Amino acid sequence: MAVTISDVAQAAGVSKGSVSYALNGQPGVSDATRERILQVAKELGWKPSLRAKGLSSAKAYALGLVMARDPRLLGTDPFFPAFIAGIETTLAEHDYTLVLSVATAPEAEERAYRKLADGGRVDGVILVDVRHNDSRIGLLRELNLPAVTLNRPDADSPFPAVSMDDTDGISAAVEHLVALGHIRIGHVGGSQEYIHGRSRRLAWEAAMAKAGLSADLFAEADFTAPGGVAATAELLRRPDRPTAIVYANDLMATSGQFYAQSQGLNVPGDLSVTGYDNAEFTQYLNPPLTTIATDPLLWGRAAAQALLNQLNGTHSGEDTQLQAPVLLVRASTGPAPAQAASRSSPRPPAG
Amino acid sequence: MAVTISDVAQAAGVSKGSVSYALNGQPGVSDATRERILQVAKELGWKPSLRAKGLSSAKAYALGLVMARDPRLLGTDPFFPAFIAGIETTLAEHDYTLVLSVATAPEAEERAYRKLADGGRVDGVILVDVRHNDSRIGLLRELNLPAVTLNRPDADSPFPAVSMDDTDGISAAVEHLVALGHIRIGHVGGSQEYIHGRSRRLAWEAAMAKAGLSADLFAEADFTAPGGVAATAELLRRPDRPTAIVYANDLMATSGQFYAQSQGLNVPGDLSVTGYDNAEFTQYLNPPLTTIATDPLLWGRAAAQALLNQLNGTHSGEDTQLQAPVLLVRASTGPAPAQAASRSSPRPPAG
DNA sequence: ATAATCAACTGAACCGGTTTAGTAGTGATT
DNA sequence: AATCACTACTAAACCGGTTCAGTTGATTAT
Repeated sequence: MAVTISDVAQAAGVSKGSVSYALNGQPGVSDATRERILQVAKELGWKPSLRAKGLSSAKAYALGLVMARDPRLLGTDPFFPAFIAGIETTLAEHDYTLVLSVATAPEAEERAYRKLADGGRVDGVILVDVRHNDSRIGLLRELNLPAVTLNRPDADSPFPAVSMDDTDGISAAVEHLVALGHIRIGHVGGSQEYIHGRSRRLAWEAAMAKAGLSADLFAEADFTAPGGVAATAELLRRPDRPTAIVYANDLMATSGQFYAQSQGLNVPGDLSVTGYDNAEFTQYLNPPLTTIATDPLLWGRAAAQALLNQLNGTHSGEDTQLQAPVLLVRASTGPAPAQAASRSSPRPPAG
Repeated sequence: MAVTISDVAQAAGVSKGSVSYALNGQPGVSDATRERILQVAKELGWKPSLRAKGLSSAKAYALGLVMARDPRLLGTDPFFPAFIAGIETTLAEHDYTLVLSVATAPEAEERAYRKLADGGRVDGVILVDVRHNDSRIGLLRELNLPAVTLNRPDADSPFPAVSMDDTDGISAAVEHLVALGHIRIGHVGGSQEYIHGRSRRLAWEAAMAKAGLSADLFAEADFTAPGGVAATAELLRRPDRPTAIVYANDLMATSGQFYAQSQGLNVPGDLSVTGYDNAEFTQYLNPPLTTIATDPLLWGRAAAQALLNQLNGTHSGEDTQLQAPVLLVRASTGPAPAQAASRSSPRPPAG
């Protein structure tokens, strides 16, 4: 078996308690004794048992993250891996680990949170993909599980939030398109059930209003590639079809751009396209995608830090506001087609 | 505080021991008593404390996974999220959770494994991205940490492996290209430090040999998009430049295809391209990418199952062999350019 | 009738830490 | 010299389970 605190105590000729004090930097031992104990512990290669520590201090030394996604979609999102890496960089500095849960079916989600809470597997969770009137807020409150949310929920939430405002990124995209002469700028939104789906649509509407343009070219999709195709088709079928589309994520922008091209439209000649996330592959599309770059790594760091602060009581009480995302202009956006060109542009795709 | 086993014992009028026996389905209690205890436990809403359980049974009820990647690369790989989802589907059936660790720097990797092992945070780990002469095998043996490896290491390993042979997929790609009339089929490999980088190259060599072709158009890259560009450029600079390139993953194929197009080559007219992984976005490239589809979800399931079997001693001793990946033919591959066309094809890119 | 066996159950030890209460020893205070 | 305060330390309780060693009472064997 591994070396325990009793072994150290015996070898150092002191009691268990003294060893505990010495190792945790608490008062109650003289410097000389502390030195000796540390020395002995090191020699014996003592490593504290997380389990024992957890039992007596009623902590799990772990944070939880539940990803509730269709497994098909999981691999398509560049956000999570980098986000998780960000969480880890923070946790690595403290003595915490990350427990990851994947809920592939909606009903599995609640079960996942209960599983994390029940046995005391984690000390808190990071809530992502917050939804409109998110039922998980109540669930976590019921489970008495500390949490931080990514973006502030629209329902009343007692948990600190770590937010990255979509507005600036979307505004920048719309302004960029307006500057290129676009008037009919559409938006393919993600599911409006998600607050980031909503906030991006609202940001688009606000930016359009600010530019004095009407925001009626909206199609709701679900952040998936097929959804992007369907929503794009819907917008392109309209008589007042857009000359530019702002997508709520890269995957939809990618599939939307692909669809438009397959319908004979030139991107950006006939249709300008912007994405959101700056997935790496978007640089290698034809044309490379103009998109909005967030920093999931930083987001992960901040979320983990906020949760740790909350756990040890040093939480400021204020939400964390992250740096706004930035627009990366690439070749999928260009000048609005001239009026003449617009009239003679390829026929709208068949229904 | 939460309700403990003592509360249940008291409420049921029995000893702690009896409650434990009853709840774990062990002999030592009559059916009547067992019923009563279960009933009381249910009424009180008792949930076993994972920590206490872990301490007395010396188990962590968790498996570990260390992803050692540059954080920039993490988001680009569709493999991990689906793989993790697969692990989870298996773990959800048992009472285990997944502890995820991200090692962004090489030297952080060993630390990550030690961290998981030291406090007894996990009962075993799943080893991914196995390398040539992988030092982690020795490390895990030293740490006395059970493990399964994804693919069989080339060094001697005491751990069961869950393998998915690259050969069939790569062979299928090469055969497909040969059938299209290609003679000069190159390979852009992933880092040969990884055994899956090696095995894909070996599979390409074997398939070329089988077709009576020489396998000399090889360029090593590192599974990244920029690496794919560089390796593609290298191959295209050669006087005997390939008319088709088999890439070791989708990301390199994507950036390679993009680069070739940027050099004025037509894909697949001048150059056919195949990927590996079937990342979703590859369907929406222009042209859509011919690629090799693996099943990371299944792989995750199998790996978790193998590790759990090993932990409870029911491991068969044999490696798990997964179904071979399949070739998905899309538009990035086409007939080899005619000899004349080949001579008059766009000039090779400048150095 | 008595011993042996067995099922059903209890009490306590145990896992490896933390923490509280208490003890010894030292030095300062009056 | 007695009191007090304080430091350095120890012993033991505690966290919430599991498990071992008994104990009891009923059943079976002789």
